[in-house]
Amino acid sequence: MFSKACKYAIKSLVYLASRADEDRKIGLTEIADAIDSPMHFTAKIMQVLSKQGIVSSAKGPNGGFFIDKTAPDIYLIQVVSAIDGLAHLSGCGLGLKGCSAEHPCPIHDEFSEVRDKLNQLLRGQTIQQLAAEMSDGKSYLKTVIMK
Amino acid sequence: MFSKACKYAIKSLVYLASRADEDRKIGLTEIADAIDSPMHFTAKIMQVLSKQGIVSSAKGPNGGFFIDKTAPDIYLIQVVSAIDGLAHLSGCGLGLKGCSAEHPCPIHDEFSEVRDKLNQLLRGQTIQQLAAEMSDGKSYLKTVIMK
DNA sequence: AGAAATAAGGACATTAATATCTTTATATAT
DNA sequence: ATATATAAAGATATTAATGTCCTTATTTCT
Ligand code: FES
Ligand code: FES
Repeated sequence: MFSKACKYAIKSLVYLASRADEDRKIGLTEIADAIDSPMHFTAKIMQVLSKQGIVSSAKGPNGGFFIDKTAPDIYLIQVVSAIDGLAHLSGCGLGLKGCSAEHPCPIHDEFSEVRDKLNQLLRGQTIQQLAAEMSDGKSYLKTVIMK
Repeated sequence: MFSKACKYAIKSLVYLASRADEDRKIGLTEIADAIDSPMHFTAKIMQVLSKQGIVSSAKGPNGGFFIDKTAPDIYLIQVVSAIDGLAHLSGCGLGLKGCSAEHPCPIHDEFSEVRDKLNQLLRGQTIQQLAAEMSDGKSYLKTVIMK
């Protein structure tokens, strides 16, 4: 449904948001560890989010990534849009050039419903909401593995 | 949502089913033309469907692909399962090792709904149903392009 | 029997996604 | 100032998806 890059992006942001009250910047090592992702690949993704203004960053000692508290909450759709683009969210499920009720593919009606529900999710939920639930121990960013 | 291979698979089968009453075998050239797909790539996909017993084939002149009329109708889930596998249809939206309400990721609740709706689509619709609507001119397998 | 048509199979090519590594720029702390 | 920590940037590697091409096996037709 989402690319790995996009999943890492969402999880990174939720982690950052869950630590927003600590007033510190969070480095790549910590992020990659917290969400169980390859660090250097995650770095690339954070670069994109940073360029898009979705996340803030600072170099140097005690540097790292953080979410601007004065900025409005981040909707999932913004993240998906930045990393995967929006094609998935309006395009035809069977790959026709366009998706429309006037020239529908065989699965158009039912597929539209699936897609709409996905859009609803992405446009309704914010990183901050998800982070709050996470902090409350209601959800998790990685699978616990016993070593 | 689906790989290109899977989209080609579904469209090929819908096309075949829509011609099932003609009692003839349909060659790769015709299929690729009908669904606007790369012929050789489509060939590979048909091979898989054939091995899985989802479609029948015959070599030689007047050979081609066809759907066994005595066999039960083909549900979309069978096709997706054969080409893309089932991971998408039960796995976690954010890539956690497992998806469960006991150890949910931040988007588990809403994502499950999307995934359920997708499963509902795939387990409820058959190639034959889709083909019938297609034959009735209610849906299309490719975008009409003026040349 | 021989020619032709077709799917099956295998080899290869291209592209995109994922991942790693190295260098550079910048800020901080000493 | 110097050393250090960190993100940014760039280069490269690996893998998976997509796509093309060539050869082989099988069937049909003449
Ligand atoms: S035309 Fe295919 S999903 Fe709308
Ligand atoms: S745990 Fe992520 S979707 Fe269920």
